[in-house]
Amino acid sequence: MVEMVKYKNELNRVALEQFTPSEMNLFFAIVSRIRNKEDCVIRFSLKEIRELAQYKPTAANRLIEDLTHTYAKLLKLTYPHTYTKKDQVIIESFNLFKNFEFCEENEATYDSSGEKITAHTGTTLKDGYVDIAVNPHFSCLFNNVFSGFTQFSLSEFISLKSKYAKNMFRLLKQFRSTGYRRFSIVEFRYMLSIPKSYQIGQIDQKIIQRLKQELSPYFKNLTIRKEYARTQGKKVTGYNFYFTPEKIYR
DNA sequence: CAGTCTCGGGTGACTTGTCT
DNA sequence: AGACAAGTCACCCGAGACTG
Repeated sequence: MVEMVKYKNELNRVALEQFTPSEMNLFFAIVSRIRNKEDCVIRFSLKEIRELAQYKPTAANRLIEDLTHTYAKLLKLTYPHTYTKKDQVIIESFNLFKNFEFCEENEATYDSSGEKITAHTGTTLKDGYVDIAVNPHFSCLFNNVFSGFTQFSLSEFISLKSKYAKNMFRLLKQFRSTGYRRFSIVEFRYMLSIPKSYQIGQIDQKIIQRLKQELSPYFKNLTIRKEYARTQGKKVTGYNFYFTPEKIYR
């Protein structure tokens, strides 16, 4: 079964700043299971999260550390309300999860169904679970989503290596039926959390090239064009993304 | 002319998956 | 459980080309 991630487009206005690629995997693995849960508290076993996020490191406590970091970073996220005419971003806090309780079952080697949990090396992994409580204020992002949503395959998302590719993947998936998305340079920098020190040269070399390379398999005929101001020095004002729209079957 | 992009290179730090 | 190598990323530099 193909695990899908589906949520209201509004979530794409949140820039996952400071997230490492594997933290993004964990985040969207969790998001993929929040959908249409009436109950606001969802329990994940560590085993389930490992599988969903295709989490490979076996070193002790790494998953726990990464989950902790993911949650800490989630708490710092902000929600950009609007882009004004001057392209400034107005933000409010975004407390998607009001609670994130981690419970480690010390030497447990069995999960709830009685199955023994082992790594492929044969060593025993610590088990436990995480209780995640979705803030009711934001649960509408995942529940009863029938229109204005973004949907993509979790495993495709996980297969992407670069954090920029991951971010752009979800942003472009929102426009998979139209095949066009424009970013002003301000929005582009904000949404991809591009370091302020990056000049256009670095953006092209380290980010745009990477995006083309990693995203082309998932967006047919992906083309990225720069947009220039008609001023002295032809400043870059934005990036335009084009690709062949996907056919959406219902 | 000034301002900015283009293209190339270099360094060191952190992350990640694997190996012992 | 701890160490390691490759991959990824931030930051820095400079010469040359282009535009209004």
